[in-house]
Amino acid sequence: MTTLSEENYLKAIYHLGKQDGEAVSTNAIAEQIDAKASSVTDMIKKLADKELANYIKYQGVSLTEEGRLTAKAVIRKHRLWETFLVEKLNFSWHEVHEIAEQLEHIKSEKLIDKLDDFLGNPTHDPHGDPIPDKYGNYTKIKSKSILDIKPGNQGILTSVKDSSKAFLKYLNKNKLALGDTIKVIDFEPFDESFTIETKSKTMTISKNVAENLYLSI
Amino acid sequence: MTTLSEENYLKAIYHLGKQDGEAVSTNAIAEQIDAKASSVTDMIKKLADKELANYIKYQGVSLTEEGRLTAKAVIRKHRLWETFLVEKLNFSWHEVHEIAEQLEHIKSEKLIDKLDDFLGNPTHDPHGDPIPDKYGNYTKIKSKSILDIKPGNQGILTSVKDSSKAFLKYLNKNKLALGDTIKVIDFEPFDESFTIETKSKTMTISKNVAENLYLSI
DNA sequence: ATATATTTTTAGTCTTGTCTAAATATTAAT
DNA sequence: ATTAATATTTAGACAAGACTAAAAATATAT
Ligand SMILES: [Mn+2]
Ligand SMILES: [Mn+2]
Ligand SMILES: [Mn+2]
Ligand SMILES: [Mn+2]
Repeated sequence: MTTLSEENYLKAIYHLGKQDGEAVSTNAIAEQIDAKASSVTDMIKKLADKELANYIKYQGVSLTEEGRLTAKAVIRKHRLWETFLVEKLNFSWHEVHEIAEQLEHIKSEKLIDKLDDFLGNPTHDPHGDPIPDKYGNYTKIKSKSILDIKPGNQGILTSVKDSSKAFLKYLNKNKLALGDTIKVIDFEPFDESFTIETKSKTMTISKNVAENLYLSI
Repeated sequence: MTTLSEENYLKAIYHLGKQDGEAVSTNAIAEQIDAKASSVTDMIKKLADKELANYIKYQGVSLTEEGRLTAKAVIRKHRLWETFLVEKLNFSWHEVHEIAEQLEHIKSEKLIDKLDDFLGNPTHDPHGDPIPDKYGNYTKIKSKSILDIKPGNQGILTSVKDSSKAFLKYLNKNKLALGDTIKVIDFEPFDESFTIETKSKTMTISKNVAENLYLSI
């Protein structure tokens, strides 16, 4: 059985290792978790002892198959709860992450499977991120950042890379939501900004915004 | 902010003190929480430091107004989550307590208020226990144990005193559920058993069962 | 009233998860 | 190839929450 803290580390390593087994540095984890590097070293050792992680001193850490499965189980819970909060309790997408950070650690297989059914077995959470099924499998919608889309092309906003409260509130303010059709009108090389067009209006977005919006073509 | 452990102690003291401010013994709490008396003494001191409890050495502990409010907030969460699990996720009433023991510690006022609305502001949980509102107020349905009901009288099963899994499963097996009309047919002084009649059948129940079934007349 | 039993508290230890400061390895720069 | 900078690990400490064993207080029984 994993502790809350262990689960948070597994999640961090999973995300930083880009889902496959890439080795992750102590400092990267420390920043993600908001802890000191020394604390990370301690925890990595514990995870390695439990055979959830592969660890060689000074060479970073990666997840074992079991570690990866556990990480995905936590992510599944996180995203199902976020979906519940938005779909059933009418939270806005920028409010749910912190609450899901708590709910993701509730231990009950049956609960999460029943929740999954109750929600209609959703495949993606309110931020467009894929929800692993109970075996850890998921398929990510093929999409690319506006940064990589040439003017003249359009697509549907399917996910946001940055799910921070600040960014989501920016999108709310500017009436941009998942599912919207967005057409890339122009690219300005000077500041790398983009002009985009939605059903309701035309607007300019910074590079910073553009790189966090993912469209499926 | 209270910790998970503090919340469990507050709840225990609240229940043992019979809701009003009655002083509770160290040993009673130890048994309820399943911890050693020495651990209880330690925690009581912490609660007293935080002004959640009144504590005089060797004379037991009682809750302050703030402690009582916090306890009721946790109980509110517990019972709302239990209601959610039964009403929305189709759990049986004997499965929900353990999961609610975890969920009751999730911290978000907004979450619990939205959950309350989503459930239609229920006044009682799946075991017939009252759900405090957000100010800690609740009204208990007036009811009495079958032990105190004379043969010939009947009432509606509104709550169970013992919410243990074993007892609830016994009731399931014998097709007794909240809302059922139960008539007391006979009392046998020898073993203090009762014969009761429901819509579907007549059966005999032990004293132990009778004292845990509460009917509203 | 005194002795005995029970309850409660204290003292000291342990585990988990964190931290700071110091030591060691690795990487980058001259 | 050294030296300097950066990253990582170790050593030692601390807080929370639990435990065991022993001491002290209270309650019970003669
Ligand atoms: Mn978390
Ligand atoms: Mn999400
Ligand atoms: Mn609890
Ligand atoms: Mn209940």
